[in-house]
Amino acid sequence: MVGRLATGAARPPRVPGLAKIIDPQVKKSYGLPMGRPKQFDPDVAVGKAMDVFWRKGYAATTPQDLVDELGIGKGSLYNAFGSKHALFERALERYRDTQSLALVELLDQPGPVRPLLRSAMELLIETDLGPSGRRGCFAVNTATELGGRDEVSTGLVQRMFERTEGAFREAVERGQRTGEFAPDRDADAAASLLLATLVGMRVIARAQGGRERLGRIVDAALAAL
Amino acid sequence: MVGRLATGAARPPRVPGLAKIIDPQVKKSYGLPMGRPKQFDPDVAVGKAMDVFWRKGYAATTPQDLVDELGIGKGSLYNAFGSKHALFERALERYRDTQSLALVELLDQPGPVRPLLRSAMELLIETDLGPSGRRGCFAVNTATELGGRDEVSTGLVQRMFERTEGAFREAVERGQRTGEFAPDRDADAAASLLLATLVGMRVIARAQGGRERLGRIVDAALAAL
DNA sequence: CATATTTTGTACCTATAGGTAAAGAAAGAA
DNA sequence: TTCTTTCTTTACCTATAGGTACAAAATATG
Repeated sequence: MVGRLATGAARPPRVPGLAKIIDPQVKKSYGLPMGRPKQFDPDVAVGKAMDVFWRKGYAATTPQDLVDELGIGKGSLYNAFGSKHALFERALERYRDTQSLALVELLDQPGPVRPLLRSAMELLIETDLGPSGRRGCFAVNTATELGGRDEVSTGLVQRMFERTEGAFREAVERGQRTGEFAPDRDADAAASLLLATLVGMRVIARAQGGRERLGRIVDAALAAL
Repeated sequence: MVGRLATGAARPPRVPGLAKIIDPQVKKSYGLPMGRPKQFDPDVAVGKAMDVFWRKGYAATTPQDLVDELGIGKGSLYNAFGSKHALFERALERYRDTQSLALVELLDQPGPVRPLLRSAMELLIETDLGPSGRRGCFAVNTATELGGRDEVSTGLVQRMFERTEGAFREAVERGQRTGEFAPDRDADAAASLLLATLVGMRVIARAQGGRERLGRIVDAALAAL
């Protein structure tokens, strides 16, 4: 028994399921035993999951939907993501880091503010009505489906709303400094109004989908500034 | 055989399931045989169903939820309403005929328009955040859950939105006639903006539920008129 | 009272939700 | 080549969704 310990460099004790804790890439750099590599790209899979949840919502999306759309087996799905809810969180974070971020970055660009706001809202109209179908805004859809009933999702949506509102506020303040907007306007109030208008517009886009009405909202929102 | 036909007033042929076609009250007035009366009030039941669907959405509401909240057996439930979806339609129609109608009627009242708009929006904030919990607007929730995926529900929501927008437009035009608003403003555009703002505000109410932010939206929306 | 009809309660049904278990495949390390 | 690990596949599991079927109860009429 003791002899086993003495025969050269003993292997470290086995810890099954280590991949859940230590990233495989990190393990590799330490020369620890590797496992079978994934046959799919988890980042791509999360993107596809985002599309499904965005279109159908959380409750209406079934494991079978995910298996079909991600193109992987159910075992791989649950091995990689743990649960439907965990995958939903990943999908919502992906939305935040792509779609929601893109809006904020667009609003942060220099130059005249009014055309910037117009192009931002028109971009979103096209996104909502685009070739992927009338799906609206994933954050808005999640707010109305899970708001107040799912802490994690609600928190993610709240922070997206706040960041967007902040970007609007900064844009308005920029416009005030350059003389584009009246300097006595309350930038906070204007930003809250812009956020509410944008959110409402995206709900209406999902319900009605008519470009003429949506365009009128954009015109009126900009005229109100 | 022929004798049967001759013996006095023959009963009409039996048609089981007649109650689905002919209202029991009408049958009664014709002296036709009655069945066992309902032990519950269907109107009350639809009201309770509205509350459940409003809070949880369509997909997340189960038959068991309905049985629990309506306080009737599953047999009675399906006998009276046919299917979950049919009951959902009844619930949405009830919302239209109570909540949505109340808003339109409020907006139709005479008098100064600006305080009317303010009290309307503040009423909705209280409804959304009220003692029944942070449930937002049933029509908005349905728009984002089923918009474009359920023809009947989407149509109901569209018509509610259009009726509300129309009430806003008439209020604005009234304000223009009395000199409260500039007569050169586009009343259609103003109404579309008010609708979008209101809808967005109710989404934010469901996601965040803070009265200060919602109040700021109301202030800014009225200041923009 | 028997009859016709409807509601109700209970039992039952099929399909699927949302996973879990276990065996074999695929990789690097020793 | 064997060992260790992770991934994949297939099979399996329990609970419930969303109803349906049927017998018994409740009503009105003849």
